[in-house]
Amino acid sequence: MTRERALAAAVALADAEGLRALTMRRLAADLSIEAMSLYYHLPGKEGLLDGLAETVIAEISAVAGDEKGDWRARLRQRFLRAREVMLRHPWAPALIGSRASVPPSLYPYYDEIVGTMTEAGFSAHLAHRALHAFGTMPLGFVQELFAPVAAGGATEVGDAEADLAAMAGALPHLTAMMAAELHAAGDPTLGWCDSQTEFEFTLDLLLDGLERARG
Amino acid sequence: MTRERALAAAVALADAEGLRALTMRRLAADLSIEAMSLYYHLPGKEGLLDGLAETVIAEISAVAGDEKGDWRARLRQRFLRAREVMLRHPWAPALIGSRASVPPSLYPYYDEIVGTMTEAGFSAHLAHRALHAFGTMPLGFVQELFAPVAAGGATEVGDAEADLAAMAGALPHLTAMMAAELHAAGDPTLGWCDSQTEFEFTLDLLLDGLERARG
DNA sequence: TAAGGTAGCCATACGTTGTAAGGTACGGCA
DNA sequence: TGCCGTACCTTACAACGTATGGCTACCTTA
Repeated sequence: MTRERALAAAVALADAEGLRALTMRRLAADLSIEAMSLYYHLPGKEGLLDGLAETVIAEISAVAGDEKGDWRARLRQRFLRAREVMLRHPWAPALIGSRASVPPSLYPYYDEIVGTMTEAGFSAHLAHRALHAFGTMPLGFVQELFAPVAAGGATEVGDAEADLAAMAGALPHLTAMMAAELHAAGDPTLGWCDSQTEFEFTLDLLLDGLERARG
Repeated sequence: MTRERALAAAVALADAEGLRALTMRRLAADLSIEAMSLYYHLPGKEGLLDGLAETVIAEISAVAGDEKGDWRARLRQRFLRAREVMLRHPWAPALIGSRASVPPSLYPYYDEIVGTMTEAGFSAHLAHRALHAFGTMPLGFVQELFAPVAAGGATEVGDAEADLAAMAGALPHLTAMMAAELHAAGDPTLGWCDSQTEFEFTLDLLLDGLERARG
């Protein structure tokens, strides 16, 4: 039994049954040990979750490739690769969002991103602003407002359609938009609407704006 | 005792001691009743949190003014007003982010936003994309990556400086950026870096990009 | 007026959670 | 041989959300 084995089992459990199912007793059972034995390898539940976040970030770092092109193309490729990791671990956005502070293992990743920008002529000021504007995009996801991944449960699209239909009179603009969009959207990949194309749209919107701000 | 009184007490408790302190027993104690009595006015803890989100959203709706100007100016004013509510309730971003589905009371608010855009000539498609690009900005906050508000505990800026100093060798770009920015930034208002100016920078970046996309 | 129902509140108790405290077996080393 | 640290376990506790059932005070209605 090692910390690594425990974290791997935790990832597998979260992948299979969601963050909610990840309890000390359940994780221990999956490892064929008792709950308290976990405390010889992990400093409690909070430490387990920290380790889990760290593991996902390591996976993001691991998918680095040879990004090519100008700063925009490089960051774009980088973020989209990170996104592939999130698609494998739908619970990760909620986990990362709930950590008390940023995992130190993220620092090198951000350093690389800032480096890409400063080499392209960004001032420290603009690079800082850019990091904030990106939000969680470097980690491969955007905060989902409708049906966030936090719940883990798959809210039915049909339910929402019914709700909206009932409120159609009061919500003319929303329903009109939905009517034009809901069925044409194709398949969402993370949650309702966080489809690949929408992620990329927002990403390009920001990259374009930063390119102009860089001036 | 009413649902409204219970929710008001819950808001006050969360304002004073954070979401973590909001338990059924504690809330009941603040109301000078017993925990089980809450169940005659609220459908359980989850329902309490739903009501809390609903209350905050009502507060956002209540701060509506007479937004003037073109679509950009109107949305800008609207979002900045919503932000004032979030500054009063630092726990609200984490709460809203953790709800299983979008509170129905948000629908009219989004309808108004979509209406503003479609009246300005946005297609349903672009309005949809814009909603996603905004993320949680209509609610007055951006997802904070460094030191998210979720924890409620105030992570010390000093700690981070120490951490960064220790890693300076390995993180040349980040430390250079921090050195140029950390002390010049002024006072952050929500968390570390989510200052008013950074919120507005990202907002304008998106509004500019959408104005161009509308073209 | 008297009977019955109900709304609001409470006491008790159960299952689940994280985890503190202390016990047991074993393997290396003096 | 005696000791001690490592890994695992058993037991137990406090806090959580909440199911269940009982109490009181008021309202309705014949």
